[in-house]
Amino acid sequence: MSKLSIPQGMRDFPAGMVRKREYIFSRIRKVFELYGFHPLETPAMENLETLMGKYGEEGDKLIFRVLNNGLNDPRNIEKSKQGFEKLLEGKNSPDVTERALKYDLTIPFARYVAMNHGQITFPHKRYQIQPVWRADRPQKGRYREFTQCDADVVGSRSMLNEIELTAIYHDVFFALGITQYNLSVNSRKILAALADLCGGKEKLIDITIAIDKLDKIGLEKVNVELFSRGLNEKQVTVINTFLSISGTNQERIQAVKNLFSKNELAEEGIAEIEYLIKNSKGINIQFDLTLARGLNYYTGIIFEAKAPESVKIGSIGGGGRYDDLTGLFGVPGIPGVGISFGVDRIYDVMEELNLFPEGLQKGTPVLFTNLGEEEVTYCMPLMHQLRKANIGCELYHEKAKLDKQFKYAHKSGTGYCIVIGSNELAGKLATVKDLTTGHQETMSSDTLISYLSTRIKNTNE
RNA sequence: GUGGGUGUAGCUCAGCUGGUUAGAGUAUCAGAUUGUGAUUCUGAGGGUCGAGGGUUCGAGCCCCUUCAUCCACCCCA
Repeated sequence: MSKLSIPQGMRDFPAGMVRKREYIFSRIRKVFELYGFHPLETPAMENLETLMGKYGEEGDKLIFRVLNNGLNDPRNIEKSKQGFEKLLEGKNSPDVTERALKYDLTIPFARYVAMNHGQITFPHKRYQIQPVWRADRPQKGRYREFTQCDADVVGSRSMLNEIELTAIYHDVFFALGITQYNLSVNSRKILAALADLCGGKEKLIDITIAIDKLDKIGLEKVNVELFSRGLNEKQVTVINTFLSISGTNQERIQAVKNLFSKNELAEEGIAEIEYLIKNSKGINIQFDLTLARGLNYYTGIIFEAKAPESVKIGSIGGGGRYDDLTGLFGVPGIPGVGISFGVDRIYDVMEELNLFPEGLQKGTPVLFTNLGEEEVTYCMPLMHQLRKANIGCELYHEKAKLDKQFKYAHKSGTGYCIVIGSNELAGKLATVKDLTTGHQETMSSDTLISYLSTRIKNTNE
């Protein structure tokens, strides 16, 4: 048994996986760019203080904290000990840990915007493709290090942004072949109105956590949970009426309108949902009243993209509007809205549905066999020419028996083998074998390039 | 953080109610074949049975502890 390992929930990516991941990245990036977003990268770590308290109580527990350096320095030891005592009490101590791995891309983005709001032109549209870390327990579709692709717009209250972001979901998933995805929307405003109706704002989180589980545990158990969270009979009845709303988007909208007549907040939320759905023709959106989303900072429309139902992996993207995220960093008045794609789950979905194209798996297109010093000298200029013609090639690393070289070529996914031996040397020839068909022919070395370039397509974008 | 399953060769696994020297397939390497790769044949290497402790005349198997991993819950992408 090897003692070597990597941290729990983290992974190496061999060539084949990297290429498939790149395939996903490049398509998402392309759509983002087409919609007028520009790239941004933020560091792996943020100050712990920047992240704490932004993701709810559960979220805080899942933030990877980084131990300060020099804790054992004689000058710091007293501080370190006191700080550690504080940690044991469940408090924070900058004397022990003041940095953390980022938990998502949205909060660091908000921090960036707040930090640079003087220089930024609004509305500001940025996308980020970077890893994030969560100290969650790994399981299917859940990793401790995973990559998010976010697109955010800040400095605009226009619903046009929501409409564009909805279209981005559609374009990305179609570009990847995930046509059976589900996109749900809801409004935090409607949920807040519901909370108003049922015991006040402070119950909002309790209510959303409970109703979010409806399709998982059923209405009865949701009610049990609502009672245990301190709601009374009357309030639960209202929530049940809310949850019983079904039918088409139009029917749902109408039913919600009826339920919340004369509630200003609810009317606002409903109007936004209605507007979004009306303006997203041809895109499959589901108005889902049970969609809640755990992140506390959302204030308006919220999104969730789910994998096709045959793949039991759940959410593959999410997002929503946050009216005052930068306010948390002392710069109020900059509203924003954003969406996120979970690349690692999208990868798993595509793997399960067999959506990756064949061509991604290939090795080096061309391998020159190595049958001796003289042959090598003959191959070198040929390889140089191939590379100039944009055809990747390599020479077997040492003189060896041909079958060994072919075996290597086969296993590493080479497309063509060029055999150069004494015959070819004498006649200035090259023998080309197509490894997929087994077809082989000998030609003048001058025609080699044109022969290969008509046959080799560059499939890796 | 809570609950459950699984840890035996590089990989996939077998190993009976505890009983000599722990096996198979596959992969690797070498040869059969001195210019041709998914086939065939022969041979070789590779295991402190996850780790530590206990019960026993005797433990891969039983008990305890611990670690890793997978699955589910919480929460989430």
